[in-house]
Amino acid sequence: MALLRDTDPLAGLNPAQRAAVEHHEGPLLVLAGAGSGKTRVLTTRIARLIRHHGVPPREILAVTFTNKAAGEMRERIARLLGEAPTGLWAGTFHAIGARMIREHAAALGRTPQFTIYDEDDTLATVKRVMERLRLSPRDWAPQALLAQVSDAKNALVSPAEYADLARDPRAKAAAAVYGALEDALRAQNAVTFDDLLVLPVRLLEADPGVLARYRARFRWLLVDEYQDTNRAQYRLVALLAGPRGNVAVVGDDDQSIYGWRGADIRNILDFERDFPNAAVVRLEENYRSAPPILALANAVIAANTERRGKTLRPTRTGGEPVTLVRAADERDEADTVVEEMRARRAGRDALLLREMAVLYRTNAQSRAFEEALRRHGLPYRLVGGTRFYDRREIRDLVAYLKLVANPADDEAFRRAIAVPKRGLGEATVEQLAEAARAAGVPLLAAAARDDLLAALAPAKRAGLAAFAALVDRLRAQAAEAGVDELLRALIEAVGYEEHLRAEGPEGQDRLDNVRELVTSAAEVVADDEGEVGLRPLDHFLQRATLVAGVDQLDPSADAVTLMTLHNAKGLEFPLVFVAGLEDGLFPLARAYEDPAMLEEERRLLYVGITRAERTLVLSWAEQRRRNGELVAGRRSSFLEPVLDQLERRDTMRARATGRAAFGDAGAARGTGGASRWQRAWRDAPDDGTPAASPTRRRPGTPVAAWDPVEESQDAPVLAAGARVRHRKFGEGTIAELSGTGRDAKVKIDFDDETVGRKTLVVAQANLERGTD
DNA sequence: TCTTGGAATTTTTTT
DNA sequence: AATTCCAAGA
Repeated sequence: MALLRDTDPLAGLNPAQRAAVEHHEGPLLVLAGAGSGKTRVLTTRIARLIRHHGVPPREILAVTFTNKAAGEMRERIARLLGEAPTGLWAGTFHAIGARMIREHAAALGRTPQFTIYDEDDTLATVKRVMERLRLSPRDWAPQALLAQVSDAKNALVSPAEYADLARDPRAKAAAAVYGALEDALRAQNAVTFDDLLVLPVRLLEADPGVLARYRARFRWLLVDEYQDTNRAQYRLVALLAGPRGNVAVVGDDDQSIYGWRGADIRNILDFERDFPNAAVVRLEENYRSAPPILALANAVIAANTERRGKTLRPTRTGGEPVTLVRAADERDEADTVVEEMRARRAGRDALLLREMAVLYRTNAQSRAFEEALRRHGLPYRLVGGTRFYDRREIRDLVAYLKLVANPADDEAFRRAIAVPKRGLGEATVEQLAEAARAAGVPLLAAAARDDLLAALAPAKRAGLAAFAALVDRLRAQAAEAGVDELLRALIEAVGYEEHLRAEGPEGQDRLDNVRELVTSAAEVVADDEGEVGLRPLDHFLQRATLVAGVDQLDPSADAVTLMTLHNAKGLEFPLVFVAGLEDGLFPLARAYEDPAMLEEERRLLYVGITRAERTLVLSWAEQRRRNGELVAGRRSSFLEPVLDQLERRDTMRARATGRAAFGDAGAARGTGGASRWQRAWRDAPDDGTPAASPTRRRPGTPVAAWDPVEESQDAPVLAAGARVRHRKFGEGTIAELSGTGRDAKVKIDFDDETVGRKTLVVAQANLERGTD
């Protein structure tokens, strides 16, 4: 049997999976429920195309939702084939779009070195464009106009069409911005995220020759997470597939959660209409979750009307009931979750920390969990939130690199010239911009042209010339040096380290990040997967813009994962907590205005529930701080129809404070066997010290069944004054804490005087509890 | 040109 | 709560 399994990739597949894998030519829709083995189907199908049908890998295009998923897919195919599938294109729509644009840059009014503008860059350009159009940001919020333009792009509405359709003043303003933005982007040799989808569509629509070549090239298409494709993505797929396309799409309408960014659930609901004679395969056997979890998922999603309808069947057995926890506030909620993690970490069915995840609706909710985990000394990794590449110091340096790669990038010019301060402020740049506009050249080019700058003071002219010369010098170096070397040269040339040091203690953190940037730049050269015309610098910059939060997840680290429900798509964990199940938060208040939105929120909960393999814990808080304001919460209405499936528990604090106010007495009296819960979920301390200190307990809170015995054995206490041990530096006392998440740092005075005071990154330091 | 302090303002999710 | 924006002063 084992032998067969090794040699025959089809072994071990159920009949439906097998049908999807064996389907040969023509369109195929795989309706794959959560945890039904769709990744396996996709990879096996590709392997079979290559081996069984003799399809050359270079004729296959596989679209995944994250870059990480693309990498994993390659690996799995390589394992099935025994060799790497060279020539296969696998990546996100955005990465694939970037590649197509690069191959046909000239036709799209760009060079292959075009810059990809992120949200911030695009917004800055919009503001500049609005100024020129004399549109006040007070009348029209730039963000709002950009959002409208973005919607238009994703719906494949051109500037001209949009202008024609614009009736009200707001739409007219957006139309004006749209048109001017397109001109600015072209002049700056830049594209937006949306353009990565739209421009390839325009390219294929405009040039039958190019279309024919791509169709010949990609005779086999596979699209994962098809339910989250928007109009532009759909059109791209349809164009590439052609009339008799071999397009296999995999998706689950119940997991469509990106409607707010233009994803159209109809793409999957109407697949058979768009691709007549499509084969349809349904995968409804779930290999992931225990039956109680699956039953809950089915019951929750049954309330939606806009769905094809399907019921997941469990293949696993056993499992414990799903728990719903009522907490007093977000801090109580987080403490309770962390206590539960610690309990689950020990004992017979002990789990690793990396097998646990906390999922929440909004990024802001991560904070309470970060703090609780730090208090209890558990390592964690945070997905999303502020990306590494969004940090100020990283953006500063990347701006220089962008300017080196793309001299027309005026946004990068403005950012780069401003840091470090070199006596060339906004006023000077505006004068320069004036001259550049008159001459019709980019800012950098204008800065180098003394003849254009007659209106400026001699000192400013010299400064601008020096800056332009600096960028030129770096460009010369970029031709032969690696990106890391280029970065080092850049940091040296502009004195960036000194600049950061001058900022004081905070600068040290930023300096650490800069070092990390240099390190990551050194790795870039190795893996460009043979994309033509992509220099290391371009590759590095593209990656810096297109990396997603989950792409950076280090699977080897043993740490709890914190992330939004959106980021959790496609992942699974033995133990999952879904937090913040309150009306107004999950579902969000706005969703009540629109039934479609409410259904999307419900699908989001469905996604969250189905991430869990063994154990699922839901939680909500009676009070929560939002935007600095304390708001009362009510249990999410999504739970109403499924309460009978939930084992309800209250935290100590919720039991103490909640009964009078909410009278939910029944909740606390769950069924028997609650001893472990009661022990693990005793009252948590209010301050940062886990040491028992009854005197610090909040008034009104009863004295808990305090059990000092099972307090941490080796998890360090992270608080000023606490004793910790470091593997290399020995024991010491914590002097100071700073930062959160990946940034969490501790200053420690080590006993060994030759070591002295050191600043360490908590996530990396691997500290242990010290002796007092 | 740059700093500073007070006011204003947070869209919820992401490539 | 936390970040960003803006006006006035150095």
